Amino acid sequence: MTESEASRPNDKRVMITDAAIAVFAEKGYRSARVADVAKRAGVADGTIYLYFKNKEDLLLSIFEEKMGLLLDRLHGDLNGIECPLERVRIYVRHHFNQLRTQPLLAQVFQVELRQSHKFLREYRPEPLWAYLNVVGDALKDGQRQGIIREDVDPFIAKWAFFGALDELSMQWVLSRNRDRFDLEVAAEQVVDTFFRGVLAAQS
Amino acid sequence: MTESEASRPNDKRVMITDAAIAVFAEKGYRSARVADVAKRAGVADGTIYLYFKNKEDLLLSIFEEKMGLLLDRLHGDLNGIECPLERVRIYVRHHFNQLRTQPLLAQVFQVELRQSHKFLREYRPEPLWAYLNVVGDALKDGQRQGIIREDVDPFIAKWAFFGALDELSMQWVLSRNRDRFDLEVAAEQVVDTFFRGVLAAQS
Amino acid sequence: MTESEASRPNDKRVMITDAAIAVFAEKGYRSARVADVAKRAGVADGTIYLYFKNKEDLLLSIFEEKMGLLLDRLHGDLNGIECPLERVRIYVRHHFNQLRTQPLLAQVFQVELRQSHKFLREYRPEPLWAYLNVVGDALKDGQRQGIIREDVDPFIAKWAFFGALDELSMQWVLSRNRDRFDLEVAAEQVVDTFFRGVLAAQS
Amino acid sequence: MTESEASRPNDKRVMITDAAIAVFAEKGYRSARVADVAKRAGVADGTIYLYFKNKEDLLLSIFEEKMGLLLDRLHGDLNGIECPLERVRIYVRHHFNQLRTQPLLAQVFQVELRQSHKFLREYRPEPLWAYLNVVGDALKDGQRQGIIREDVDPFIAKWAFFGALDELSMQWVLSRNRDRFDLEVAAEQVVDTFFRGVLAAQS
DNA sequence: CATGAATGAGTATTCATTCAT
DNA sequence: GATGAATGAATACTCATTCAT
Repeated sequence: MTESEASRPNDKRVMITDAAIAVFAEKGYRSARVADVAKRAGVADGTIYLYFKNKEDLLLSIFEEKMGLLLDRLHGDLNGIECPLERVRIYVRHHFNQLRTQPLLAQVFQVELRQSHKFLREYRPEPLWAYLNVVGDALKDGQRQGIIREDVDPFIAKWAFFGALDELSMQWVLSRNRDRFDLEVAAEQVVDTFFRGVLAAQS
Repeated sequence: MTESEASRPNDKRVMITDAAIAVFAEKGYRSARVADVAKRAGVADGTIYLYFKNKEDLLLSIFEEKMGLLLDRLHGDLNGIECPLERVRIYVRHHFNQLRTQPLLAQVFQVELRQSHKFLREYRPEPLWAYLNVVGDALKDGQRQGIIREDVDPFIAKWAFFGALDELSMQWVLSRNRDRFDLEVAAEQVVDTFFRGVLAAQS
Repeated sequence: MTESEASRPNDKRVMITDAAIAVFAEKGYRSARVADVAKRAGVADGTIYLYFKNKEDLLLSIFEEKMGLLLDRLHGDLNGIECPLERVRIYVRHHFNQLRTQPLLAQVFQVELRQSHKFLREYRPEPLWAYLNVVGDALKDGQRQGIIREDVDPFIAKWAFFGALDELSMQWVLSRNRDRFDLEVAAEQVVDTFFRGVLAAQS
Repeated sequence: MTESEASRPNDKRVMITDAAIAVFAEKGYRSARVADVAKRAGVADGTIYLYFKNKEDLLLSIFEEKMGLLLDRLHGDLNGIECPLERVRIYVRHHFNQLRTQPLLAQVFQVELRQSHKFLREYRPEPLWAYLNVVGDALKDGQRQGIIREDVDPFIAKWAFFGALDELSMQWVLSRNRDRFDLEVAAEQVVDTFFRGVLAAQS
């Protein structure tokens, strides 16, 4: 079995997912019709239901699959980096690079996914925990190494830090047709402030 | 004319808004039927359209009106407080108190409002700017007083800080049926970390 | 009681009727809202229901009242005219003059009234019979006088003649914003052809 | 591919059209529910929207399609007939036969179609012109042949003649539950009178 | 695997009409 | 008589999903 043969079914699934990202980003999840996605993907309406349970499953699968790839790349870049602070810096750089280089996907992650009640309430996906825990684990490591204050609760800190990044991402995405602020600058400031906030006093 | 007579039209509008908060929080904005809101408010379906243009306008009006009241109370408590840091502390305390004391409204603010494309994209409401700028202005004041580092961009900082609060709020709201973390502790830590992050070095 | 006092209630009824003619002609009977008519007439919505049973009754009352006035004027002009042919000529002249001088009313008569199922099916109003019978009676008179062929059935002839006038009226009204054909010429030709068609052979 | 397979999509469209004729004639266009038509046609509500843009399009399509068939049959019968007068006779015979043999369709043509503002005002359908011009062209032919007076304007005459037929048709349809006059007699008289009216003087 | 014609549940909104003042 | 705030019935249309081919 050749690779191309092996990947064929996967290809179609990916074609649908990619079509969905484009269509959801353009028209919004709710106004996008499944038929629109099918047409964009070059398949019949019914075919989508061979790969996804329903429209919401399609949306959630975008998250799961693209977040998986994103995590793989992130872990690749974090590979070998020991310093917790450096790991956080790389994490933030990744986060904002993602916004810049994949604006359609960013729109889906920042806006469309949150249209799903299931995503917000029931669905607590593994990839998101893994993503958050890059920071959470770095904080714990830092505490173990004495770099980070002991009285910082990593659970609260990782969510607060993620919230800060997420809100800036959201504003950047939503200001699409207005003047965007500079993501690089924002990244630097957030990291800087965060580190000053959580680092142990330096003697 | 008695006071009760004078306030009657206002009363009905408020009754509808309050009913909508309860119904939207319980069933979600999209699955809530306008008829449900009407029944809860004790009015006919059509009456809602005497006060609101449509279902989405009803949702957005909840934000505008309740946020207005919230701002009034906030400004009341901030009245006379000069220290920027103290103002931020009070702001955070208010924010989390709001969550605790008005959980239904919190659900609408954190979850249901964001179902509205209009809210996320077109609608940029004055009350939200005012709310954000309590922190933004405090930062600028702090910089003028030399308490806060000059290289902190207040625009980025206020959004990042708001994002941190908002994400913690979201997690607290969404964990409704699970074990909630302690908001007091979270508030304290976020403020503490933020201050350490943005304060000028103390000589 | 002065005349103005006596006619006051009548005035309000007429004001509503006239407002209705304008509004129905402009927006169409179905899309016109009762509230539109009320606003145009300068009265409250509910007031209309003091004078008319419902919206359809208002439409039908326009016909009945304006047709009554029209008939009065027509009978005035026919007064003293003995010759049946002359009476038909005057009748046609009246019909087309009406179109020209009261285009809004013409629109209501030709188009909007026929939106009413009741008008088309149940309601067979006296004024319409009277109007038709101006021609019908002229034909019978003509037959008595030997001017018109005996084998012409006045019932069929009056309807056919009315249909011819009505269709030309309709086309004239509907072509409002296009090039209107000349009503004078049309009137003359229809009368001429009709007379040639029904007159007894002249020895 | 068998014929039945080939004609299937057409079949469903025709089934819906025919159901609509029956339902519209029985309940009236405005009170007929789309769901009534669907049930009568034995299809789901939504299926109607695969074949027609909306309820009004369904009504107008009835006219277009049935008028097309009617015209085909008319032209078939007129084929080979040279004499303009004979063509008009056949035309009238057809018109009134249509009323008798397809009373439901007649009801739709005479009453329900005119409930549509679009039909009356915007929509100027080719089939109607073709239908009218059978008479208009006959008149022109007759003038060329010297049978019909030169001073008859064919445009006015065809509309007036059509109006006469139409009004008699209308009265016949509307008197459904009352005593109907004899269409044969009416047809004969209208044609006879019209011919006397427009024929050139015979030397 | 793929198709796409057919399905049918589900609801926001309008506006003629009423009636308490 | 006059008002106009309140009522609530009534329905066309969409589109996610299915399933026979």
